[in-house]
Amino acid sequence: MHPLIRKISHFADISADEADMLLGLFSHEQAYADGDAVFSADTEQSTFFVVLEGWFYSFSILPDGARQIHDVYHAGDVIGLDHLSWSRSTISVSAASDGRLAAAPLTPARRVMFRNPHLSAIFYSLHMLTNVQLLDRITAIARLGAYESLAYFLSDATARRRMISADYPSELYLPLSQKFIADCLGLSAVHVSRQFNKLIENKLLRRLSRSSIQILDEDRLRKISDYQDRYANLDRHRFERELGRALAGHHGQSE
Amino acid sequence: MHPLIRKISHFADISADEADMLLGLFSHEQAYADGDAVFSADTEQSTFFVVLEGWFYSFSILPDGARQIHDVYHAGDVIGLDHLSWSRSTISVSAASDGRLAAAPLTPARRVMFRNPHLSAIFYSLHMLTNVQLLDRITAIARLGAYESLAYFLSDATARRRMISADYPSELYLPLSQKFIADCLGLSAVHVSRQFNKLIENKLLRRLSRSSIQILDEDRLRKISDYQDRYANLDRHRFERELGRALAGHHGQSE
DNA sequence: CGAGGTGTTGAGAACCATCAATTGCCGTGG
DNA sequence: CCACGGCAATTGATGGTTCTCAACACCTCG
Repeated sequence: MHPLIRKISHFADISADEADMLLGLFSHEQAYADGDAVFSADTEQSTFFVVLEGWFYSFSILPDGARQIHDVYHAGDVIGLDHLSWSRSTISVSAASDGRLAAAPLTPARRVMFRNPHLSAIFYSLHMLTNVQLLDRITAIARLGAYESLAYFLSDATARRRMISADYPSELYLPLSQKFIADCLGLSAVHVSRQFNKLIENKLLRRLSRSSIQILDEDRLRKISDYQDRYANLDRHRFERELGRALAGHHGQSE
Repeated sequence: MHPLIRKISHFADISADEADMLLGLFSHEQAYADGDAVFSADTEQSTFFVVLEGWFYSFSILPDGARQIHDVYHAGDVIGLDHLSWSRSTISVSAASDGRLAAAPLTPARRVMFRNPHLSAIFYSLHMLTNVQLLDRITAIARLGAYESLAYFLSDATARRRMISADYPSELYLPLSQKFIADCLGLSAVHVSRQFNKLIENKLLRRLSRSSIQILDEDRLRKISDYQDRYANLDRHRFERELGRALAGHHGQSE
């Protein structure tokens, strides 16, 4: 199943027709190599994207040259939703590993999104989800220590991968440098290294190779950081029931 | 003009009909006193809100009892947009001063929002705006020192008030305790006090009374924190042009 | 073999939290 | 009107957390 549909299926019933209509927008596929830029801040954009494979991330560069990483995107995540509103990007996006994106042109996308009430609600909700996660991340960065903050980052990475492939193993391929994680959490790379090893010392995880680790005690990792899995708590039936009541009798009225 | 319409007018052309339709949803007005709870996390909600007057804020309580404040709402800001997707609130909201809210019931709101493409796009964009601001806030909290972070907070407060009343004076009524600001930025109240006085020392602002200050040098305040006014940069014509192309010929097709 | 990026380790400094004591403000009740 | 109590803000002292700088080990790749 297409990763975007799998992600949406977590909270909404999407019909085969709607899925076709949606996926039909993503006509253009492109491969990226580790480090490639997808687009830069403050440029005109005519598409938005969905991740098919690999790791991508969004970031800003501060006046002093520091990099703040805003979000890490995995398979099924949508990139550049804000282009639907303003075309001009506010952030930059690059590839954190080799991977593939599918791109959808904006004008047809706006037509499909905004004129189909059900798809409109689905995308609205997708967006709401990322918003809740942003609030969680602010809390983690603002209120937790570096050790707990790192536990949060790892909990989030595993939870989000598990959403796309439920049988995701405890071995986590983590192609991210510690500098990368540091730029995500607002820490220094040196300190991330220290806390990382403290997690290993405490037997919460194990290093398998240069770019992969194994989570040994996911429960405790989550408890440490008070991580809340927002995807696992989604109620698909509630979403459709409440939305259905509002849209009753007009489900696919346009086209 | 209704503060919600004034806010929307910053990036979209909203017709009198649409404004009526939208404001018609907010049938119920209610007054709140400083400290009153509007709703609590993890409860069922049947409405969402727009601020008519006063200061409100959203927050979470951490397991250790600490409070993380997520957002401060001023006149024209919408509260509880996530209820449109799931009804169950993920955060708590309370009043930070005396004020008034207008409430809209969810089911009719969903009908109006999702079945009118133009309104749908407007609310989608409203949401996108808060998202960009969240990213800015993460950057400020993660990467800036306490002094700069506080400058960011004050810049944001003035920018958001100015958006509703363009002639907003440099005197800022700030009914927020330093503990409040601390919970917003992830600092301690003691440290906020110190940095606050440092701002005064440096002649960036002046204390007028217990609960109001005057910004003396707004430009420098923004430069310190690299604050970006996302509202001021909105391009209404672009929004309508691009959206119009997508919705061409079907502007108000339902009803 | 050398170059560059990444992770590790140590030492010192900067930043911020915590604790405690004090002040000033304001509303309450005598 | 004044005494009182409570809350917010301030100030100082101390300690913990994290940053920065620097040196080094390791791996990868040319």
